[in-house]
Amino acid sequence: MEKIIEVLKAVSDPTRLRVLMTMNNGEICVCQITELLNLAKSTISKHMSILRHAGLVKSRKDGKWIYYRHSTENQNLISKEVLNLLKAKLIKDKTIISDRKKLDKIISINKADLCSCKNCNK
Amino acid sequence: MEKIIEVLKAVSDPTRLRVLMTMNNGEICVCQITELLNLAKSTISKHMSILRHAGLVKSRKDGKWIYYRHSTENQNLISKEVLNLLKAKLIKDKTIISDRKKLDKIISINKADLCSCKNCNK
DNA sequence: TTTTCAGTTCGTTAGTTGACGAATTGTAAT
DNA sequence: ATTACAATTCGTCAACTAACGAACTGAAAA
Repeated sequence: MEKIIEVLKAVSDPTRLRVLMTMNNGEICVCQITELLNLAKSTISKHMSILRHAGLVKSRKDGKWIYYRHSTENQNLISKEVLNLLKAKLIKDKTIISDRKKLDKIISINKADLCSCKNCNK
Repeated sequence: MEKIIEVLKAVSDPTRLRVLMTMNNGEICVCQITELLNLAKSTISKHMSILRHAGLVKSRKDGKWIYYRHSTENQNLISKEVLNLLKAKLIKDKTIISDRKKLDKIISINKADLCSCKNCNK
């Protein structure tokens, strides 16, 4: 029960849903998520911590950057099923579609340029 | 997005999950839920309102009593899928199993006796 | 028609949550 | 070594939420 509640609470926040949907095509860097959502780095970091603790995402460190992806561990069947349901339901969502477009642009920018940009210094 | 968030918020509370699981075998009276969960009538009523507004349950009035059941309207596909997922995940849950046992006893009591009992006067 | 009683609504209170900036950590470049 | 910088942790504050009792609503029984 507690585990289910933790997963459900984790996904019942619009910002965290948007964060989760950024990983539909694979892993993504925190700085790219921050750039997309226009929130303080500390705020994003807290959201990532909640998602990670709920078993919905996994992180990987690469130098200064940290990459997140959907957790695909089979021990965590609830998370996987919830992620699949959300993906199916949000694929046509206005905000998610708009996020995807903006994200494609962000990804096409060289990461060094992106993460040294003014928008990231907050 | 808003609708999905509303449904997810509605189900990310342990009391509401327990309430939803009381309806797995069909409709149930508010006084029976109150008896099961040992919470104030106003508290249960608020939870029912949240579940109803999220499209997860429907109510039916019969004299002094109000019966609730899972909403099965096909317009509300999200709710149905979430309900199915929760049912599957909670079927083995300790609290839910214990609730079911207690509920079976409560249901076997004549409703007039149940709803006039001391436990319900709160 | 008066009383009884299941259920809802309202106002209050304690605890939780999401946002922020400041300080800290750890890795890479100078 | 020192600097630069992506990301996390920490403390604070405003907004939200779950619980309660009291007051209200409406249908059935007396």
